[in-house]
Amino acid sequence: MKLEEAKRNFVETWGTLGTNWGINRTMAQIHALLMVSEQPLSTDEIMEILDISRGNANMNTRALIDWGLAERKVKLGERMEFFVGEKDIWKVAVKIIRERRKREIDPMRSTLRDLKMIDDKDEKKEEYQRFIKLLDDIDSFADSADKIADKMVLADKNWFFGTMMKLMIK
Amino acid sequence: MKLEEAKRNFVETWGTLGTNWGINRTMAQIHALLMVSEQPLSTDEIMEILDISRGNANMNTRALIDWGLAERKVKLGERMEFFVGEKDIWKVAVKIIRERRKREIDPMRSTLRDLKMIDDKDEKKEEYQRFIKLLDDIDSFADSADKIADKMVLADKNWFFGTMMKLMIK
DNA sequence: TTGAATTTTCAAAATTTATTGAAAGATAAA
DNA sequence: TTTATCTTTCAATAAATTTTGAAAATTCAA
Repeated sequence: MKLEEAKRNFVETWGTLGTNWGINRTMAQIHALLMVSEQPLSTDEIMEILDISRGNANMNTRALIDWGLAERKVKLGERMEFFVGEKDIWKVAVKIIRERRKREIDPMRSTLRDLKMIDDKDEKKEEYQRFIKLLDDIDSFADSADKIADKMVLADKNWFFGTMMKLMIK
Repeated sequence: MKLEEAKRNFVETWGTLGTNWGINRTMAQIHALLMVSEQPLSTDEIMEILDISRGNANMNTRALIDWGLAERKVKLGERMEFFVGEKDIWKVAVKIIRERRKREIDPMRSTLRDLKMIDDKDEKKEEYQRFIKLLDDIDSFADSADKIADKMVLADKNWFFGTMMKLMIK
C-alpha cells in the first residue's frame, strides 16, 4: 500500500467512525482529510478530493469550526479561506465530549429533572417512589459522567492517561 | 403532571436520547417502557402502548436481548413471551459500552492498524513519519479508553463512582 | 399427527437525514 | 462605485435508515 492510498483509506474509515459519534460522514471525512494534510486546504481542494458539492463542503467546514475541530487560516495574498484541522487526538476527543455534552447531556438532564414534577404523589405510593428513584439514579449517573468529562476537558492529557490510568488500572 | 404522563414523557425522552448513543428510537423506547413498567410486558402490550407494528416490536425486543438490556420472562401457564428490562442504570451503561466496543471500536482499531502497512517507507520520509504517528496516537488513545471501559465493565458501581471519583475529582 | 397460537422474516413503503447546485449575499481589488 | 471572487443559504433531490404488515416458520396443546 502506498502512503497516499493509506491516507485515502484513513479518511474513509474516519468518516464511517464519525457517524457513530454524532458527527456526520462528510464532516468526519473533512476532518480526517485535514488531519492528514501537510498543508491547509481550501474549500475547492476539499470539494475536489472528497468529490462533494460546494454547499456540502461549506456546511461541514463550518460545523467543524463550530465544534472547534478546525480553524480558518488566511494565506497572505490569497483571497480564499484555507482550513487546518485539529490533529491532537486528545484535543479532538475533548472537543467532541464538550460539544456533545452541551448539545445532548445538558438538555436531557434538564428534561428528566422536569419529569419529577408529579402531583399525584400520594396515590400509588410505591410505584411513584420507584419512578422517582429511576430518575434520580439516571441523574446521579449523568452527574458522575459529567464530572469525569469536566476533568478531562480541563486536564492535561499526560495527567489523565498517566496518573489517572495508574490509579485505575494498577 | 400525573405519574402516567411523566412515564410517557420519560419513554419519549429516552427514545430521543438513544438515537444519540447508537440505539434506534424504538429500541430505546421499548427499553424505557420496560424500565418504568412494574410488570413484564408482552409483545402485544408493547405494540399497543408504543403504537408500533409487530415486526418492529419483535426486531427491537430481540435487539435489546442481544445487547443484554432486556430478558425474556416466561409466565407459568402463558404461551406468550414477556420481557423485562434492565433497570440498573450502571448496568445499562456497561452493557452499551461493551456492545459498542465490540461493534465499533475493535473493528476500527484493527482497520487503522492495517493502514500502517505502507511500503514506500523511504520516500517522503517526514510525511510518512507524521502519518504513522497519527495512527499510533489514535491507537494509544483508543487503548487507554479501552482500558477504562474494561475497568468499568468489571468494576462495581460503588467502587467506580466512589473510590475512583474521589481520586479523580478531589 | 393437526391446527391454533405465537414468533420471525423481509420486501415494500414511509420517514429521516444528508447532499446538491444554483441563486443570493458578502467582500475586496480595481 | 463596479466587478470579479468567494461564501452562504436553502429548496429540491437523493441516500440511508426505520417501520410496516402480511406471509412463512415455529411451537405446543390436543
